[in-house]
Amino acid sequence: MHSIRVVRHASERGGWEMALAEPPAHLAGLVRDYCGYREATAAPLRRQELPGVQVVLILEFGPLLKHLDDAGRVTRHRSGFTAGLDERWSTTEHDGVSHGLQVNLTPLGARRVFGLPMHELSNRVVGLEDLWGLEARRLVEQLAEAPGWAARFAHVDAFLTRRLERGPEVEAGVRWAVERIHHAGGNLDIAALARELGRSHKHLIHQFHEHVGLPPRRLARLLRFDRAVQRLKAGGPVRWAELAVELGYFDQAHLHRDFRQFTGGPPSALLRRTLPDAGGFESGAQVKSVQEPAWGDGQDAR
DNA sequence: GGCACGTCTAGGGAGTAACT
DNA sequence: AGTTACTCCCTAGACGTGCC
Repeated sequence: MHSIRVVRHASERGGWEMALAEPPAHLAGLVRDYCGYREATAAPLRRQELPGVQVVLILEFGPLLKHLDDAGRVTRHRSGFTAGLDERWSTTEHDGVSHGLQVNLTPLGARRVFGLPMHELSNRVVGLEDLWGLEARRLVEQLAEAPGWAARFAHVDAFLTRRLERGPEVEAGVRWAVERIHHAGGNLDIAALARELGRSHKHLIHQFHEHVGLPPRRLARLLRFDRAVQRLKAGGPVRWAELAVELGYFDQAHLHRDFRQFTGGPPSALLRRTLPDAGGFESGAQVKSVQEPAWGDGQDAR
């Protein structure tokens, strides 16, 4: 049984509910977390999705989200989609109603769940039915019919467990290297890492393409940016120069450069925006921990 | 899989302008 | 004066690729 934290918010512009849960112990390290969501707004809503160090799996049982890439191309994927590690921001949009479940996988977890070389998913969005066919559609139908978030999370647990049993093992050296990069917060010497592992840097890069989707230096950079975003989401006073040093940037100019590349604007612009996240800056949200959310199926938000 | 080498890019650093 | 946003240049290291 998952411990579920439900966050709700309502205003004249609409309302949303998010159900957040950790994965069970046997999926820890492969799945970061689950986030069930339901949103109803008076007008279409567009949202910027920032790059991060997780592989996102979106299971949709409401109207399909539009996904817009940085060239403005629009795609919709029946049953949902997955996005591998991405070094650019993207945009999602719904017409006023959105209902689904997001699974945040670690790159190594995604490698096992999808059974694909991860470079085939990096910097891309791929429809789940293109990857899993009818299996994806059946899962989403099950989720739509389930009586609440707890039941949905249980379905997803079971599905992912089956996929993991069939999926390829991740090479132990790569797992070790990824953990080292995480522990160092992205601040470490990749050549030294390869030496410690007793491999050539060429071999290490090749394995990272296979199991992670990006070379180690890029993963480290993305991880550092991700920490910066988490730091902004946590709130509190921000001094850019101090934050840059805290995160291992040489100075504020380099923090600024990463934000430009990953978000399209300076860090102050991100701070001003409402981040679309439970831990974000949306004011007035109510939080409570429950086994089953009160906003059950078949009932509208309002 | 390892070595060597060329290319590319991020890091390090300096500086300027705008704003408070 | 201090902070933030932004640009530029040089260098070291990361990465890609051909060859063995």
